[in-house]
Amino acid sequence: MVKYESIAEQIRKRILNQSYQIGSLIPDQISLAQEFNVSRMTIKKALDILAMEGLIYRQRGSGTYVMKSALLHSEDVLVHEYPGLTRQMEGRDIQSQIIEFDAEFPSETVQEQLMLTENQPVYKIVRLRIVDSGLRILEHTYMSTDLVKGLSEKIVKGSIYRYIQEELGLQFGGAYRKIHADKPTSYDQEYLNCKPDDPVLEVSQVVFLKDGRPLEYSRSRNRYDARGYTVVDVRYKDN
Amino acid sequence: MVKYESIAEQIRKRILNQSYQIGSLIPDQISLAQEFNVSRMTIKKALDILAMEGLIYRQRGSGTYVMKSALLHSEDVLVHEYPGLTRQMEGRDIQSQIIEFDAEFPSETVQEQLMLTENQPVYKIVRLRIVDSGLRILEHTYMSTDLVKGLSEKIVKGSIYRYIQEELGLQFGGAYRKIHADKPTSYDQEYLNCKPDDPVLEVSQVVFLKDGRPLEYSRSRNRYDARGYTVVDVRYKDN
DNA sequence: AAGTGGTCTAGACCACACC
DNA sequence: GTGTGGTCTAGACCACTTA
Repeated sequence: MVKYESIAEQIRKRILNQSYQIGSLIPDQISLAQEFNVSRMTIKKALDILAMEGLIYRQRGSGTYVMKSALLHSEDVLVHEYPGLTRQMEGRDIQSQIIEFDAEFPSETVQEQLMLTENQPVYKIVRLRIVDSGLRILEHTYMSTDLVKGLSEKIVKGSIYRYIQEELGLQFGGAYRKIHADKPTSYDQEYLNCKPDDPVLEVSQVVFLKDGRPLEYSRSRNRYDARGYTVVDVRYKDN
Repeated sequence: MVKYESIAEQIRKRILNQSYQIGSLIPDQISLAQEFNVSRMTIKKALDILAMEGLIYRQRGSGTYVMKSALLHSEDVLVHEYPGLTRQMEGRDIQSQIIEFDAEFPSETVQEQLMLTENQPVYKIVRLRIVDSGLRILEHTYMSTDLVKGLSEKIVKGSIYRYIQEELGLQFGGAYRKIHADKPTSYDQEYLNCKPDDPVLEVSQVVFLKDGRPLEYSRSRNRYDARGYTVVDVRYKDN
């Protein structure tokens, strides 16, 4: 681990165990540089991380303060989550029931999202994911068969992401997600066990590789009373 | 404007007008440092910005590439939007209809979200916002009367955020938002003009000041077919 | 005026990819 | 081995707050 990460970790601990108290000034960058025996730039990089996490804020000319809300959200989900439910729910028991697994030519929507032409086939995967708590999520996934080679029922039953990362060696670059509410389809009613007038929360996402190629377009449908989506937005710049 | 921002802007332009082509290598940091007559560290800071925006990605030992998806989302909404609809919809005509404007003791939920005790009064504001396009949003807002002094009907009819920033001189630090689907209440049905089985998308948010004090807890309710929420998640680290 | 954080430099060393 | 990006340094100057 690099220095600035390790320093950020140590300072984060001091905030969480309240050695540095809520709302108070923490030592200035020069003192911290002396304490940790590093240059001031390295301290600043460590503080940059904590500022992005919403633990501290800095006022030029004044000093660095612990956010009043530092403890409040400390156990929250991370701002930037990995794609992939298996990873997100690490440590929990996840069952996948395959409802559909096939290859087909992409619809216009899928063509557009994955930057494909009409004759480049995609996998179409519909899975019901059941987390140990009983949470049920219906997932519709589309992936180019060119990019994700050798997908099998066995892999689809487990974690597709693990396969893509570990077997294929592809690296994720990020994702665009769109969240909206929808009426339940008959699929939803059957598998999510919801009534005709129960709303559904749909998170549709396009996941990109590091080089920007779109890898996956998926829609995950959740019971309205089971799952929300949290976004943390910390301003990192003045006004 | 500082150097690294101005350099980031110039390189961004080259990507968007395709002087640096999609998927191709851009000049290495040393060459860029020479071209712009700055140190390499300054170039790196400029590239950090573009990487966060999802325009480029870097491979240690190899070089810096333009993301294949760089042009695709260039006109998308920003990742981090300011809180406040008036600001978000800048340039559009927004009508606010006040449905309720009063002070009261906070409910338990509001106490928790705004870190108040049961006898610290809050404003309760219910507004119907109508954007020129016809989009209707029902907003329930709670703010501490201690923090936001002197709120009046006139201000509430316009932009509360402008008042807070410009008149009270308070600076925003960020927000936590939670998005979920819900069934319409009778309020929703009346003001959003939706049917009893139409889902509603609710974005609830707590807005913080720079020092971490919670300023506002609000729930904005939208017709399910009118509004979604977009999140951009660009990975800035390896793996 | 003194002290703080933000920027920038010139140069060093390292980890890694590619040849 | 060569070249790339990532980290780190020691020091400088600047913008800003506070007194």
